[in-house]
Amino acid sequence: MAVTLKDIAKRAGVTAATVSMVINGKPNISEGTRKKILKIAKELNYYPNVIARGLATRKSNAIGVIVPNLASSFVIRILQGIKSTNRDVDYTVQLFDTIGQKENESQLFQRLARERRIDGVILIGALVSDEELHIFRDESVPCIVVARKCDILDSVYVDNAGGAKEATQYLIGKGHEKVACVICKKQNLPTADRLRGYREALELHGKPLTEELIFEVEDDTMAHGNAVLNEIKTNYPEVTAIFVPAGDMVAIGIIKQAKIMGISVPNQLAVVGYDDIPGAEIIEPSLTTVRQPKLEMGDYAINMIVDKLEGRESGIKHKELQTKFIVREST
Amino acid sequence: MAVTLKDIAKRAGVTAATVSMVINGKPNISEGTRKKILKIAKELNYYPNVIARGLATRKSNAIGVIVPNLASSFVIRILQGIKSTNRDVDYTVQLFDTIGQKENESQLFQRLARERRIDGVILIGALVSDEELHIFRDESVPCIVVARKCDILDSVYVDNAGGAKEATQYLIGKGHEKVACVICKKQNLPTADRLRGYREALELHGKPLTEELIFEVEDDTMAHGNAVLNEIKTNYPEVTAIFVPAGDMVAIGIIKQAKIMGISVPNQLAVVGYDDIPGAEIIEPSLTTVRQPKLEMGDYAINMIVDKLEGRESGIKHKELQTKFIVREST
DNA sequence: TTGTAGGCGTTATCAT
DNA sequence: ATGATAACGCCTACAA
Repeated sequence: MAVTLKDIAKRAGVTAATVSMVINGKPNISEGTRKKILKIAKELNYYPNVIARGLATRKSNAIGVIVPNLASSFVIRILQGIKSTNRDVDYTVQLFDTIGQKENESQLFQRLARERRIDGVILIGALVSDEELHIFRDESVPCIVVARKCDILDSVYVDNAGGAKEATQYLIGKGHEKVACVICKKQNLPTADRLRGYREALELHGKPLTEELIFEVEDDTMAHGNAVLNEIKTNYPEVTAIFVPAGDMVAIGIIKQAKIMGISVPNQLAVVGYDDIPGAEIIEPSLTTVRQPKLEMGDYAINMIVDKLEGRESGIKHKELQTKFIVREST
Repeated sequence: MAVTLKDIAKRAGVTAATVSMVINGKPNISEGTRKKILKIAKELNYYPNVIARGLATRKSNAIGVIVPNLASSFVIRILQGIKSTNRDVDYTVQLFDTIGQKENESQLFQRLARERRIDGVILIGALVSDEELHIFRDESVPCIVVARKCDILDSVYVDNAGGAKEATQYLIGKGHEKVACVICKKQNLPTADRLRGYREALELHGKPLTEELIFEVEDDTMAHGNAVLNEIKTNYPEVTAIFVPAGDMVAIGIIKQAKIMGISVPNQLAVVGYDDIPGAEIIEPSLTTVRQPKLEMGDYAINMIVDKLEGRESGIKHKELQTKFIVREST
């Protein structure tokens, strides 16, 4: 049987209340009993039952991390950031994903908000509507939204427009007249921001945006990259640079396809990706790309949520992080 | 304030006990009250307080997943397997990592075993000694060890010796006389198994193992791959094939370095990796490798632990999964 | 400084 | 079929 406060109390000849106070480091305990109790606790190898404690304090000391998809390296990196910072923190991380679930997102949010299983949540993902997020505000569950600006909840995100702008300007600066842009349908919000940055950069250089040079792919995969380069080159052979906010895997697919088509990268075609995944260094030529500060986002998120939970109003409501433009061989 | 059983009870003119029984689908409730209570519960948007329930039932309905390192794609894939199967299951996943923690592994295990926070644990990682695992048996916390055979606890793992043997035989079958082997110091147990498979394959073909052809690297990184090829080629230029149980990143590093050194892969040098990471398809030539069934391991692990927790003694104590040899361009 | 008593929201065992 | 009542293990006033 597990050892409880009572067991210690009995041995020490005191009451469970006293033991509780000692365990929790409360003041006004005589040095004698404190030491005695601590000693016995150690002997008995006592650990508090966190469930019982949670019921009494109405705090679970757990935070829920909701991710859209564990298969995404982007998400994983953020999770890493959360966990590694979380080391200094006494909150347990519970993992939930919203893909292919039997319950939909709203139901999950609802449940998490009401079951009292967690004290707060970190929500990764751009694919959730403000409306669905309302539940956390309504139930006053502390929440940090990651990777997307959010009007009704605190959030930490990257300056996607800025990142895209920098990349595009770089390409234009290299003398490219026709810079195509490949976006991904799936991610709605960041795509819009990146597209905006692309447009701004063009306009800055007196080049109006040409709708025809914007291509859409279904998903961030190599295969889609292969296909889209075909499409681009057959229809617009004059394109000499491609900016790929859709993601690095698409960019890698483009580079591979270029080789097959006998197009030399970067000489005849410059390619810039988005994300900086591990593969960006593997492909040859290695991929110039817009790196997102994923670890940092996770780090901010966990710190922000903990601050909230501990009542430290860090004051930070929104944190915008900057991307970093990584120049490699593909440009 | 959160709505509780009592609130429903009051409204329905019954006792909390009755409501509890209805919520939990217990028998012997009149259809009338059942319906009434369910209706009220829905109106009030009632969700049970899982903490209170946990205290009463002495079950948290959570399982802890202990990972060595979230940065490892190997670990992540297993985690994915766990989570995706977990969808059909009413257990919450709590994530713990054992790297760079303020408490060491034994302390973590101890705490998890005694805090009653989780009902069972899935432990990923080959780097833990049997001794440290004893705590779970001693405290009778259901536990599944993943990616390593374990004598004192149930486990699911891959046939590393078999995978290595197949890979080595393949190389020998291709006519390679001198097959070097690059292992990684860090992972102890699987390394030994893979090395055994390598040796068995050699002996099967009447080639005794040459200690000099076994090379060690510190870590599974490209840089170590670069370095080790240098080492191999300067000391043993007669080597025409390298089997790299150390991992795909090392193998990729070797391929890259080969290009720099003007060695053609696979013509002058065949390379076989281990793991099948995403980058294996990106590198050119793409990497022949030994794929581990990571998702499957996660899948088995979660099923096994749930079976245990539900009292279904699935009978499975140990599950050995087979690797799959993936032939690509590097051989 | 310590003990007493009540409560946190459920479940479970009796009665009725 | 339902109601009392007592756990579950801990925390927190308040009293002593």
